[in-house]
Amino acid sequence: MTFTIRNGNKINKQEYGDGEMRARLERERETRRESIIEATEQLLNEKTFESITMDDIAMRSDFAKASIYQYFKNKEELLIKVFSRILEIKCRLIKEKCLSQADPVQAIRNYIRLEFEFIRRYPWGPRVAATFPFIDYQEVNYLFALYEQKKKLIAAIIQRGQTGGIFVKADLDVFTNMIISAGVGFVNYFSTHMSSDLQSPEIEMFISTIIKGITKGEQ
Amino acid sequence: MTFTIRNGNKINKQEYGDGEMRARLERERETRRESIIEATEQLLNEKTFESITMDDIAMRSDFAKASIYQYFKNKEELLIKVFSRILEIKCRLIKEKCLSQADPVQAIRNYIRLEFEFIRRYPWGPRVAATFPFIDYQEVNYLFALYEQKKKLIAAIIQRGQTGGIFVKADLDVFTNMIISAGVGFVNYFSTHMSSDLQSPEIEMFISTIIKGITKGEQ
Amino acid sequence: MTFTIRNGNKINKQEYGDGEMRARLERERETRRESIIEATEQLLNEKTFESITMDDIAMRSDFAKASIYQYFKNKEELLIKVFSRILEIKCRLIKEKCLSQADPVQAIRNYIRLEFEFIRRYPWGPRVAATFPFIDYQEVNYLFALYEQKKKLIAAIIQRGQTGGIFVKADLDVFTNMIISAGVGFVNYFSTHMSSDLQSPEIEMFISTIIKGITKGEQ
Amino acid sequence: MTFTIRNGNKINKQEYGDGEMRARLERERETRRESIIEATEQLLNEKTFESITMDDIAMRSDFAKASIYQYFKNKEELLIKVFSRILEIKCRLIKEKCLSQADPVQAIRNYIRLEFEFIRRYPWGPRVAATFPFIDYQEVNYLFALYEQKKKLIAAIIQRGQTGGIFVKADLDVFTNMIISAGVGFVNYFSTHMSSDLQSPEIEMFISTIIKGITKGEQ
DNA sequence: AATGAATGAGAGTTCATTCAT
DNA sequence: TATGAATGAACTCTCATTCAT
Repeated sequence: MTFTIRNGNKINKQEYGDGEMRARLERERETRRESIIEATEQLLNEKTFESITMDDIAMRSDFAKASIYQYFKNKEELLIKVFSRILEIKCRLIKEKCLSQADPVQAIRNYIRLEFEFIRRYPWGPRVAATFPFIDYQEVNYLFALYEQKKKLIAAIIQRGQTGGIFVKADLDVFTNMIISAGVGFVNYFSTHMSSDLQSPEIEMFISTIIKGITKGEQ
Repeated sequence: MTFTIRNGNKINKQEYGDGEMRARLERERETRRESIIEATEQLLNEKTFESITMDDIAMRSDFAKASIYQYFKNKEELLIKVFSRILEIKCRLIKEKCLSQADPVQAIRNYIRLEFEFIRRYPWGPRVAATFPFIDYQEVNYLFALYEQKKKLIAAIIQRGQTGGIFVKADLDVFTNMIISAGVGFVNYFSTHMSSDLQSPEIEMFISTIIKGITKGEQ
Repeated sequence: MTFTIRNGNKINKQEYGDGEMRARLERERETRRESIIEATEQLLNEKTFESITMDDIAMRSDFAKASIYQYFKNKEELLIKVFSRILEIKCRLIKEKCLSQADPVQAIRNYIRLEFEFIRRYPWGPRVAATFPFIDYQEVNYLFALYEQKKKLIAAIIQRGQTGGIFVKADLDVFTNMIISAGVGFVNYFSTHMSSDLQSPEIEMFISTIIKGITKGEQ
Repeated sequence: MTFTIRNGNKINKQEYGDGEMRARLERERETRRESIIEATEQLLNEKTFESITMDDIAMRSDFAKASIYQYFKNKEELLIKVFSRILEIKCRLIKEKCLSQADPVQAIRNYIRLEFEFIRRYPWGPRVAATFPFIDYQEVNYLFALYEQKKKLIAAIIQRGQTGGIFVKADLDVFTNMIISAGVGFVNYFSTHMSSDLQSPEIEMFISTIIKGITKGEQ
């Protein structure tokens, strides 16, 4: 199974039947926000968030430095936006590719694979998340909400597996935390320290091990 | 099982028969180096290495800023020293606490627990590792050697388990990579995003899941 | 004979038919560059370039220290700009005031006087030239070219004097080097160690001595 | 004529018949002062005085940095000592090599040659003199006295030449200032900007020009 | 006397942010 | 809205000098 991660938000060009000035301006504004975010994402592939300067972002996004502040309150808010956009996409894809799966085993498989897709698309994710100054900004609440949403989606999958007698019995919350931590943790570490190749045999071995570990009886 | 991580390098007291000035000065100097390293470790609990200033370190270690430069060439050299000291300790402890175990299952359990002990002692480890400028410094070669050493130790444990018919068959290298990534990854992620409590039930569930996944037949 | 040294580069006012924003900004920018250069020149009257700090320059030019870096890459680049501007002016004036003279004796007189004018206007010239880190910057090539140009101008004067049977016979290159070294050297030393008064009798005595020394027969 | 500039002050080793502790200690102290001065002179061949650090001097002279302050009040005092030692030697040599000459023309020749010898031995002289902070230190008075002494020596030579009807008539002070400025100035400039080769034909041409310029009638 | 250690003061430079147009 | 310009605050690192032994 291979996903292609598409940007679900970006509005590039779209015809609108009705000439509503206000809406068009709004849309253009959003487009410019997006291009700044994209520039930032590019730069995050190259260096630390802390070491990226507003000049870098301005240069890459073809805006004047001062203009960036018309779209984002400050550097940190920009980072949060970058991050939450990715989480939104991730949540949507979990719904589409995993929750829709009738078979809980397959759903879990897909979920772990999905995390891999993301790490390939945004390899700087763990690095940036690791150093993110999560506490200081209120927009972060939205980010936390997205984390919770994701957790609920995984929990739903697991519950279905337990109800169906396929997964082992365990406190649902504990089970969910464990699966997410194991999945995301493995993916982060493996791709950072060993290989980001989606075909690496370690990945399949990890998935099998986890599946075997959480299913009742033999697979 | 609980480990207590001791500093394996620090020279606190040493007997010396004769008042050899030179040697005493040398030791005092080392003590001061240590206290700077310790101040840095403390600060790493609180913020990014990049965001820690030499003023911070000076303040915390009760030296004047300029004095730090008598002990470390620059900020990066200081970080490398901090980091490699920890890796040395980790390697030593793996040998002592895991490799010495006759039972492979227990050895693997101990290893994952050990990673937890470290994350509690040095919670900033993953964060710092994630942003470390690994390429630019030659001392880094030593770190890589330590990583390899660690891998060999884990491989030895796994091989014993396979030879003894306890662990599933799989390419040794793949198996080792998988175990390390799963273990370290889970530990990093769980303690960063969820809880660093050693008693969290998720930890036991993770360990059990992995053990069940890699052992033949029923547990 | 008295010269008034005018700044040949500075753009103070310029007519421009149409309100071209871009051009105006460009000009304003240049004006600000000039005022930083001028502040630096002032300070060079008071102390070594090495001992002048960016804070000094900022203070004197009424900019914030950080602003200076919008106009010059660093302290050295600023010095080079200061320096090459002066050399350009000097070359231009030699052409105007000396080469244009029909009488070689008068031309040489004027040249030595000209060096005096410069030393009065930029007394720090020799001092700065003496400590300038000439090797490290590529713009320095331009300076060397100017030095060569000046030498050619003086050589032309001397050759005319030799052809006309007025100056003694001697290798043209040797003669030129001697005249420049004697002239500039005397001027530098005398004004630094004794007096920078243009009316000092030593100056006339020096000029007479040199003229007598290089002319055939009696003057 | 070629001089060899010898260090006239340095006491290296000397046997003393009588065991006067005090005097020996004094001598040893002086020896150490000398070796610091010598280290500084070496370094001045390599870089600006301002850019030479006390660490450099300590390293080169094989003292601990703090020890230097036992011999010199501060960096500037050290420089003044370096300088005045050279001037002392110069004054002595003028006496020996020039003032002793019966022929005033030959004496002037020797003097200019002597300046060349010095510039070869201490090429950094003009550079350092150019940037020296002459005003702030009282030891500088001694330096000025030496300058005056030198001037008197040259004046004596010139006066003899005038009395003997060999040199042109002119105010003695003006004449002396002119000769010193022309001589030292030429030497400084020529050796800095063109060549420090003692055999360069420009040197002989300069000397001849000056001699011709200041002598009555034909040479 | 000699020196290892310590340091206040300051250097040049950078950068997120704001101002003025 | 867009942006060139301006800047305060902070950074790492250096150095002449002093202290304590």
